[in-house]
Amino acid sequence: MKYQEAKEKFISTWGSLGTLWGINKAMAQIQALLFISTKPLSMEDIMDELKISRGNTSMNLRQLMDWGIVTKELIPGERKEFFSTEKDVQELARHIAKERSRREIKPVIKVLKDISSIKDDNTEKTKELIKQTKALHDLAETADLLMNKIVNQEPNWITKSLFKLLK
Amino acid sequence: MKYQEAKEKFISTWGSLGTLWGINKAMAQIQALLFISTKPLSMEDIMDELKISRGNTSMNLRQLMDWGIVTKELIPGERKEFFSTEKDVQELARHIAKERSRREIKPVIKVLKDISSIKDDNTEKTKELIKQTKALHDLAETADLLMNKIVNQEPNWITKSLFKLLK
DNA sequence: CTAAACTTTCAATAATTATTGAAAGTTTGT
DNA sequence: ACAAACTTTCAATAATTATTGAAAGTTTAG
Repeated sequence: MKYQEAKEKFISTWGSLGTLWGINKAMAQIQALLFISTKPLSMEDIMDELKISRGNTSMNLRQLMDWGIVTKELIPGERKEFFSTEKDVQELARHIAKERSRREIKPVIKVLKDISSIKDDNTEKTKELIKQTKALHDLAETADLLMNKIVNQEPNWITKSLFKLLK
Repeated sequence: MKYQEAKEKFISTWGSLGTLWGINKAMAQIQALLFISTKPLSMEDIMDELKISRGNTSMNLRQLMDWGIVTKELIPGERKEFFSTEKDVQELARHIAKERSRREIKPVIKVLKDISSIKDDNTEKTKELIKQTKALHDLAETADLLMNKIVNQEPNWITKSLFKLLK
């Protein structure tokens, strides 16, 4: 496997993985491209490499910036904007984990809490609904806490966590 | 909030969360419905509750069975088939985590390994590709191991893990 | 201030993914 | 063996989601 082939494989694999986990393909691929680039890239660069439109590139770069994993680099003497992604894989994972927790998990935990707090009218089905949503709520809360804990012990959080669990 | 409203909210929230994480809405909703049901449900029951077609129900039930979180219950004296889901929230999470690891994470780890093993031709870009995909590979491998570790210390794995990390 | 260089927005369109429904397939009771 | 009861399959269709591209917007150099 030569460089170009390997690069294309990486970008497309990353795109597919993204799709599988609910992340838009272009967004994942832009991030992948920046991740292996040796220098910040302009919108033109990204459009050319990935063969996607200007609009698509612009919108997805914005989303990546909203997620906090891509930043605009202003290069002296250059009119256009350049972009780069967090290069440290652990920082990257931290950002993503924290954002998904904040945007997606926390709100669901809130809903589960509300649902599991409905008045118990002593019918079997109400009891079951309360019991099961409460169990889900508790699990989600613990898992979320656990994840944030793992992700917050920098640096090398992940290896540290693994060792702790192996003890 | 009354029972019916709470139930509908639960099912729709679960469906949306599924969508966000790359799981088809009907599949998530069927699982949600079974999860709070006091007894196994037939295909008719599910179709009526969720207002989805027979074909859709059949296909998604099959997928849920492939994932190992829904089982067919043969009720004596009944011709039709009934379905129920794993009711223990922790078992449920274990199944899902293990399946996603097996189907989605492990294959990507393999690809990352291949890519990071290309011959180093000493150009800067090749060095960067190798370095970054190797870092991603190592992270993914450790994270996957960590997750399987957490999920394998039953029962009450999740609380146990949390305590270990808090120490 | 103006025009060139660049970015963003968004309605239109394309691509993908989910859903339907009816025909084909299967199982079971008699 | 037959037919009723039930499930699966899959081509057609609908719904959703992603992408384009051109017009509008913004910034900067002169």
